Amino acid sequence: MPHPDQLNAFIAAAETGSFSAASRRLKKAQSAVSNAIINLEIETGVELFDRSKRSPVLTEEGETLLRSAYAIMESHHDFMSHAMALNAGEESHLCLAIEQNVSAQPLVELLVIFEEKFPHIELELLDPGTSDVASLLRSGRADLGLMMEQEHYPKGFMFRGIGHSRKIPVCSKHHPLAQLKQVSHSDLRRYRQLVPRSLDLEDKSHEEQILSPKVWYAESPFVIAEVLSAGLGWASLHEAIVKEQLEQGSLVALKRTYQQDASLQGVDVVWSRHKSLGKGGQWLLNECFKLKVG
Amino acid sequence: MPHPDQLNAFIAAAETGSFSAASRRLKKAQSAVSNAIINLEIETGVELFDRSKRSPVLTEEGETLLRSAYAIMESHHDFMSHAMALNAGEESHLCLAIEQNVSAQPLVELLVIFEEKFPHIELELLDPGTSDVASLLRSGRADLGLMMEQEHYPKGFMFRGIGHSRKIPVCSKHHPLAQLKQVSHSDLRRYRQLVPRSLDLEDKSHEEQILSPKVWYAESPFVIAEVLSAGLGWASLHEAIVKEQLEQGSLVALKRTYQQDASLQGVDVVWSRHKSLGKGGQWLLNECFKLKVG
DNA sequence: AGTATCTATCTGTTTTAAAGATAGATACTA
DNA sequence: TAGTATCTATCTTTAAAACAGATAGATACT
Repeated sequence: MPHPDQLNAFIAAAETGSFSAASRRLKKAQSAVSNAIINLEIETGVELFDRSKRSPVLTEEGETLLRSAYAIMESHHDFMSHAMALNAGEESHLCLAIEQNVSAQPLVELLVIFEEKFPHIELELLDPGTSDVASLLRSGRADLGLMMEQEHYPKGFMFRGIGHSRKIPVCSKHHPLAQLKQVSHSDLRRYRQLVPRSLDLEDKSHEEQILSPKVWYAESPFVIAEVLSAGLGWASLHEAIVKEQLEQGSLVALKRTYQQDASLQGVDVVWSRHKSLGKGGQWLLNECFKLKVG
Repeated sequence: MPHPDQLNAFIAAAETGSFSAASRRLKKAQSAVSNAIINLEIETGVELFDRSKRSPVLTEEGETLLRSAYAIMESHHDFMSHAMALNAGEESHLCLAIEQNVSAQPLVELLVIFEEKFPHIELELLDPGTSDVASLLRSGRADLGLMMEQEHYPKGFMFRGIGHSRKIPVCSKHHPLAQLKQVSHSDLRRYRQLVPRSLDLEDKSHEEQILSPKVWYAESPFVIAEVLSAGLGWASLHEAIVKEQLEQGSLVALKRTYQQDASLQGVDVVWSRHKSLGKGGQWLLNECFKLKVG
């Protein structure tokens, strides 16, 4: 197990081409560098420098070992910069919960920058179903959430709108509704409606969406889109979810006779007032404010 | 710059869950482990363990720093195993020269195993033109060569046949020769012949190949294949070179009226008697003996 | 309450690392 | 060729650090 100081001496000597010059760079005595390298040579059993000339030159073996020495120093620096990042207030773990209805794409672009700025933070991404972001935040499982705006947030939650997402009534192109030029409320009521509902049965936020007496529920809007694609029923889904299917034509958007205000829903960043964010979370939150989703 | 012993103490304590157990594993006094970890905490400024319980538990920060500590120890082990490999007689650099006419594919398969067995050896691959392998070996630039067999090798060279390669007369499918069912010597003499010739003008080995009075030379057989593909001339090339073009039909093989013995040429491994091979070179040489090229 | 096991800390000892000085060797210069 | 500067290795001395051992206080388990 070579001592870091020995490796530093090795590297400095290799780079300057002389033990004396290395000692000046390292601000140590020349004998210190000489001893460090000799000890390293004894420990490894490899002659690192050829001393037949006035100033030592790296042997072929020394040259390849030098690369391994650089690798050690690099991991040392990584360790220290990791420690310094923690000291500076970076959290070691950050958990983001992004509701499935919200398009993750603008965030993903942010994460590329995040990874560069905060290479030591472990990031975790959750994509819970409708309105389960809140419970993940409440339990402390998640630090930051992106979700569709709610009427009331529980105490202790902070939030801020960062954009909007449109809900679109969709069905398969083979569904009877797809044959109509315009669809009214009574048209929709005649067919089965698929509604996203949270795992949490206490959560009643889905109820106001229900139009048809024939209702099925699913936790994931993606699953609903699958069912619709099979030609079964209709649903009001966020554009981020069905964007691809609309483009490739497997689903079609229904034209409503009346434009409904409620179809435009806000997207919020949400975080807990109590669990304070670290440097990474703060940065990400701040960048979210600048986003325009939808 | 944390001392390796501190990191070992950190890792042992994290793995055993106790400083005392760590001291037993490391065969040191408990106070040594305790001090090592405290010093590491002071140096990094990070509280690695939570001591509120009887035995210490890693803090969240300690857990992520532990991963960086493992990375350091890994690079240390790599350094030492690198040094031990050099001690055991592995060369730090190995240079193979494979003549362009020889199919490199069987060797490439060997190299996959080589990389696993000798991860510390830097490998260099040269693909010199015809008969320049010998000069690379003579100058010490290359350690091991694969080349078409020669009548006489200079003194100090060792060689051994490992297979054969067939020379095939080829031309473009649009060339007049390609229209003939069989071609005789006099047919070939009527058209331009492309001949591979070494950079070294002293080397006369190409002369016996010349059939046509209209000759062009090129160092690389690949370049010749390109020229042929454009419909210009014919050439006698090794099957490894033109395999693909023959398959895709851009070049065609000419059927000779007389089968020529000289068309089957041996492939040799060649090395210098004076420059002794390291463990890696020896292994590779030995594996070459088992090969059957062509 | 008793026992075992844990950590932190103190003390004295040993080991290690550093600086400083010096001698011998090599390159450059006048 | 002699003189000077610069290099490395080595010796000695001194300062620092690492270590084991002992101990005290705390925690878990019986």
